[in-house]
Amino acid sequence: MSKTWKEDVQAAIRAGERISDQHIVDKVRHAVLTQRLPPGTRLPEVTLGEIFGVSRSVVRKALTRLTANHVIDQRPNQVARVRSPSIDETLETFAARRLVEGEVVALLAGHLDEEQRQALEALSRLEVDAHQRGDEPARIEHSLAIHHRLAELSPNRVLGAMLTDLILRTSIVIALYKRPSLASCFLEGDHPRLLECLRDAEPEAARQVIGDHLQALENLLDLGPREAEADLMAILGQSRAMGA
Amino acid sequence: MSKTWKEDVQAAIRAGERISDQHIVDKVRHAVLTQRLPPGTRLPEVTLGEIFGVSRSVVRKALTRLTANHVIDQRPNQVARVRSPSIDETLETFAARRLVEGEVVALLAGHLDEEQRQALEALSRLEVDAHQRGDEPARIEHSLAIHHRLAELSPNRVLGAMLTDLILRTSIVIALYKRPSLASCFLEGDHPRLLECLRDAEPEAARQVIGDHLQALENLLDLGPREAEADLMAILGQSRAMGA
DNA sequence: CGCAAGCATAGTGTATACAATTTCCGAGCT
DNA sequence: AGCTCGGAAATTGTATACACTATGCTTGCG
Repeated sequence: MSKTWKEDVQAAIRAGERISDQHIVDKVRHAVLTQRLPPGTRLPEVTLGEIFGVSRSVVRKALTRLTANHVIDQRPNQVARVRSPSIDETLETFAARRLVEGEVVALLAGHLDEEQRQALEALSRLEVDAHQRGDEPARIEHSLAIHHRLAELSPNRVLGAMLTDLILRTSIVIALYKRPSLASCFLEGDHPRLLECLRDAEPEAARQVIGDHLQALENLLDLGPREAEADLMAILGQSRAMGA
Repeated sequence: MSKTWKEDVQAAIRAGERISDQHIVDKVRHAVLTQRLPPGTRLPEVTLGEIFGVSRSVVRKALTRLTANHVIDQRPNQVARVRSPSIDETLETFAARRLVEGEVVALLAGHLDEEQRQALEALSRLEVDAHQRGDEPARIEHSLAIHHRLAELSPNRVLGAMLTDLILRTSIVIALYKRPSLASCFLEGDHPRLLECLRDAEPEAARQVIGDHLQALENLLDLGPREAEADLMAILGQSRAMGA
């Protein structure tokens, strides 16, 4: 079961695709997003090189960029691993995204042309359709596409780029901490409501809607118990400088 | 005049410092900040390698990271150059920083312990001192240190990291677009006022003060005329695909 | 049976060689 | 003079070799 994504990639190579560090970054990012590369997965340079048919030089560049993108963890002399953000970081990432995405949609309200608005509404309809026919992966894909598009459309491109990053990071932690019980984290009507605010040029309403949307998403996660880790630290960490 | 920073670096190497990509990143970043490496400066890999006494492998990693940090521009098969953000991007960077730094100080208001507060006030006094004795470089250094410290102290470390990035980027464009006429862009009393708000636990006042501070800073820049570039494009660019 | 030391394996860090590409300059033509 | 067409120099892209570090397993001892 763990070999499938490798086969995908190698098929693409056989098909004659140009391979560069950008492709590796994209593939790994997407595989992480879709949970085909779960957090903690080892990413040895030679292995990646064999998979993509390139040498370690190219892989190394890709890994460096993935590290900058907060997708993987790279520590000296150790294998790169898919990042697994802590619960604290998850909360902070969501808070940051609420701030940034709220500002972006506020800036966007009333500043979309007809074509852009209709493209967004089409995506929203695709999302609803996918949900109604129970195709959760497709629904997630379309939902992500909406937010991603908002980031692209941001009049402030600096904020837009930051939002792109935050969308990726929140997606990763959603996949990580999603309650197994919950089949879907589809929040009925949120996206259509947002698009209404954008159409009607109501920046503060748009900010509110996206804020509530993200808060609701966060509330669907299983972020309760800190588990043993923190307790161990509290119990055993009486004197700080004893080990080394 | 262009050799001085190289000598600095080589002296450091002779002194036995460990060189790694992190050191190169730091050195280049600092040199860009202090305008010893003005925007547009070429950064060939072999040259940097000779300067720092390492091979291109290490330099390349550093350059990749600097690209991710928006400090340099790297385009395929071309020499890396110090980035020179456009006026539009400058405006957008400032807007992004107002948003993020405003949130950070709002979160920080009333949540600083005595030690942290006094450290910030000490920095603020150093800034005033430097200004009064006319030492502008030192004043900038201390001012930067205050903002940088705020980013470090941010309870939300995701926002803190984003703020660190934005401080660097705004500093670069300040250096780029500073009106030559203005000797100093010291905004009397802004920092002490901010620290008061933090001490008195007034988040919204703190957000307001930092927002005004950054707006005032932005207003000191020379961002008016778009110069000939845009005009040339408008006048000569009648048909897009003629050159190549 | 548990445990620690040591060796084999796996993996990263760095330097270097060679290929491919761009850039710059000069010669030659109009 | 101006313009274009080489061609050499400079520079990046990629692969590979070797050294160093970490990891894991096995062996030997208590």
